[in-house]
Amino acid sequence: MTGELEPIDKAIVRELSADGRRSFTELAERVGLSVSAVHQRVRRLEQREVIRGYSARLDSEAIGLPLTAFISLAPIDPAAPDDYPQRLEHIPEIEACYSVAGDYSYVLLVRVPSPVGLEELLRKIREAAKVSTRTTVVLSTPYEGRSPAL
Amino acid sequence: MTGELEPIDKAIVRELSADGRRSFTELAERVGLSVSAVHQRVRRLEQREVIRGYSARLDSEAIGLPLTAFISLAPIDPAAPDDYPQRLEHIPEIEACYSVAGDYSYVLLVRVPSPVGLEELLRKIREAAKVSTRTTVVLSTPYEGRSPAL
DNA sequence: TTTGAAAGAGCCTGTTA
DNA sequence: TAACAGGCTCTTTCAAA
Repeated sequence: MTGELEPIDKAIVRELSADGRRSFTELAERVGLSVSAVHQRVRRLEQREVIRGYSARLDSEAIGLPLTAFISLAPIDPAAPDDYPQRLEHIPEIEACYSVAGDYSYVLLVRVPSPVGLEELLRKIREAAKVSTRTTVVLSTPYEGRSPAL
Repeated sequence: MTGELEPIDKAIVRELSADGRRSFTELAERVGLSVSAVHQRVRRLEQREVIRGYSARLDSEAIGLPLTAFISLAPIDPAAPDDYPQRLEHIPEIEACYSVAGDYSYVLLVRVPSPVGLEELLRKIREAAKVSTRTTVVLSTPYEGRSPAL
């Protein structure tokens, strides 16, 4: 059940990835199908969770979160259960959590207002998950959230 | 010009981050303003590029890109000009490019169909940018693309 | 799975406060 | 800035092929 996407669905997904507010009328023109057919396909893609929702792309500086960082996590107690994502889920500064192969167990993508905010966040994370951390500060973001190849 | 966002604009941005297809009618109800006032504010947020666009959130497995990885880049020639993001921009497998502090200069977030796809991508990246790479494979993604704190 | 039609809901402009 | 009112577009459902 991986990567099985018809050409028309692919085109729809591509369009909605580039512009999530594209109207059904516009989509219909671009993929060469009637409005109601497109409508039905979009609904089906949403139900199948190929499309998991829609978001505004925000300028993190403009919304008061100019400092981005990657935080890598390593367990302190090797016997502790691996429920780190759940332990950290309530912390809103964490935008994403990846389980990774390598020296660390998880990588978090976080956004904070300032260096002090990062310091506080690291304390919160260590406390909540009992992990040691390694932080990589993002200096600038040439690009982000680009649409997939398809 | 950083983090200056009125409470109502904040609320609008929060709503559109959670659901980018929220209608103006719905937004108006939730932020307690008339439809046309909300409409005006959203347009202004778009013009100011606080809102930089809208996207469908896609299931990367379902669209045929089940393998995610972080690729860290270090220049090979220390005298070469630092134009790596531009050199890599044309590669569609690269979803994001971050300039970072630390042992490496950049971190890329990439998505590919398979391990072979990753191998080919690494070759392309090394060729295009003349960099050495360090790859961290993502095993699973507990969460991703969550709405910001605000 | 597609289409076309029809009703309702929502978008968006111009105007007024 | 915000509200209102209009004309118009888009969304959504239906019956039919």
